[in-house]
Amino acid sequence: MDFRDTGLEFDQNRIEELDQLRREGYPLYPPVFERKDRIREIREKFSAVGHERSEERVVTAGRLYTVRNHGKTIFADLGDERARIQLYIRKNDIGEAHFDFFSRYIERGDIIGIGGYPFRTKLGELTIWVDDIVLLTKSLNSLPEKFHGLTNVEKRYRQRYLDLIMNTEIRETFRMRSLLISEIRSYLTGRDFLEFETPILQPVYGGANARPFTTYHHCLCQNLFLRIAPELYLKRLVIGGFEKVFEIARNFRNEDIDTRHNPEFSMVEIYEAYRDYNDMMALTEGIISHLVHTICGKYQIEFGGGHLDFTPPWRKMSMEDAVRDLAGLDTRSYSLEDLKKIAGDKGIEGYEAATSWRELLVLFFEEMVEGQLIQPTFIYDFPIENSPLAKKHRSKEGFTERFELFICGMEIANGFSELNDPLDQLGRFQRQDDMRKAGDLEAQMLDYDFIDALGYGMPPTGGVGLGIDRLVMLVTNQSSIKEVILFPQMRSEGDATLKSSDKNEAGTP
RNA sequence: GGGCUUGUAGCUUAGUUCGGAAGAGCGACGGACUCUUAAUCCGUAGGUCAAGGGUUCAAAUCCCUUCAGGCCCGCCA
Repeated sequence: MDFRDTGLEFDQNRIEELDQLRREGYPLYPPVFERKDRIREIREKFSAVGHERSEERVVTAGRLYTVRNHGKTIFADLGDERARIQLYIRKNDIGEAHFDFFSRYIERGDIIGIGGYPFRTKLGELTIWVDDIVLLTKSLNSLPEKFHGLTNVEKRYRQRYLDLIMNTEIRETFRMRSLLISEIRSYLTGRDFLEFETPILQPVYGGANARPFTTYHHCLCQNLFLRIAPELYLKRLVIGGFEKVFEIARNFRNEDIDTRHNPEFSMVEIYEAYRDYNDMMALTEGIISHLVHTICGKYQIEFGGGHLDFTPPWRKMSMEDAVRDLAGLDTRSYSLEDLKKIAGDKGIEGYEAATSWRELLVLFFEEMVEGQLIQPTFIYDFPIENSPLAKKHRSKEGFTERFELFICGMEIANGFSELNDPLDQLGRFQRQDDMRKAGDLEAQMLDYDFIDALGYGMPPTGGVGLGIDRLVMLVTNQSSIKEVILFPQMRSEGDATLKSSDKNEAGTP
């Protein structure tokens, strides 16, 4: 096997060992190993074992993390998914041939199966007195340093498998991510919601304000967009008669990458007929407090050096009240011109184009209030200008029945009483489309099919979307989204020609 | 897009301030060792100092450009 021109840098010694084993007829890469015990179970079951070897034999498997060879005895540390245990291997016990085989061909990083008897060494370490060893997988790459491990952040993200091998606490973070998602699923399905999958490739994108990724379907001869949100398809399901639906959706937004944004991110979107935004706030509070309590065991958690308390009920404020009480600005008592002057004085950008005081309210909120919302806080009643998919407020002129949940200054959830008036929706879309054609790269497209669907009638419906990645950040106390996404998007490195010549020309308008 | 900052052996790194022969630990390789645990001891090999250019008698070190990261800010309602 020649891999000299592949860029692979396998350890030559290990390659040679492998060749030798093959020549000797050793069964390499066997298909199966009858593992009877997991290390964590062994540790629990034999926690009281003494210096005498246990009568009971265990059979387990895992990766070798360290090997300490003492000549005629070897100590080694074997690790599986959840735990590690020490191995004790003596020439006397396994015989000279077997012992030499181990010394010569089995090393740190290899995956082996073993059998033996638990006991405790004189230094008190629970250990397996090994009587049988099988090489299951020869590793051709040597592991990073045993003490410091892998700390290079870039390498950790690019070679996450190595990060997971070496930094086993990272596995805990992703275990919690997996648990969180399955808890969301069971919470909702336990309340009679149905989970569906809607198109990721969409001819018309919508449901959020964001730039999409564009691709091209050769047989259809048309551009398609990777969805920025599942919203408009899930509402079609409600129109179709499904009353409680949700999707755990990967969304794609063609925007910059930082500690809180990855181009693809996960969200759960939930719609329920005959409910409004108050019900959705209650549902959001119910789900998230349940998640925190289930995963962390309590409602109070630590995050970024501070404390968060998820004990319901959470604080609720209208956007107006939040700006008045937390920023000290009573927007109702000023004229539009005065508010623009205040915005200018505060160095707020983008206020010039505002045509109503409500748009300035949003700017003041974002600039002066968002960062203060550390404990879980619902902000409700958003200006109609910024909420093209939310129903007009039942009593507050110029506002919509929309809310967002903020935790640690981060937007965690966004929901509303869904706009189900087709003509109103058409008008809102037209305004978005005008803005898009005027150069707003994040304004929404006009989705005529969706309007048509609304024309058949959507019941009064409440909807909400929760950002899963950010929830995982909160419960795992991570300040960067890259720490909770297994394979975060990274710029390609190395051969620059790959970037240009492999480019899908048709797919890049 | 802006600011700060990082890149030295497979991994963890010293050396950069103030230019003067690229060092260490782990790992690898050879050897010793029957209760070690970051095992220990003896020996050996391993480097395009991210890449390119410049200044200089002399550059890992100073200057410029580029590449790939990290943190913060902007953008992302």
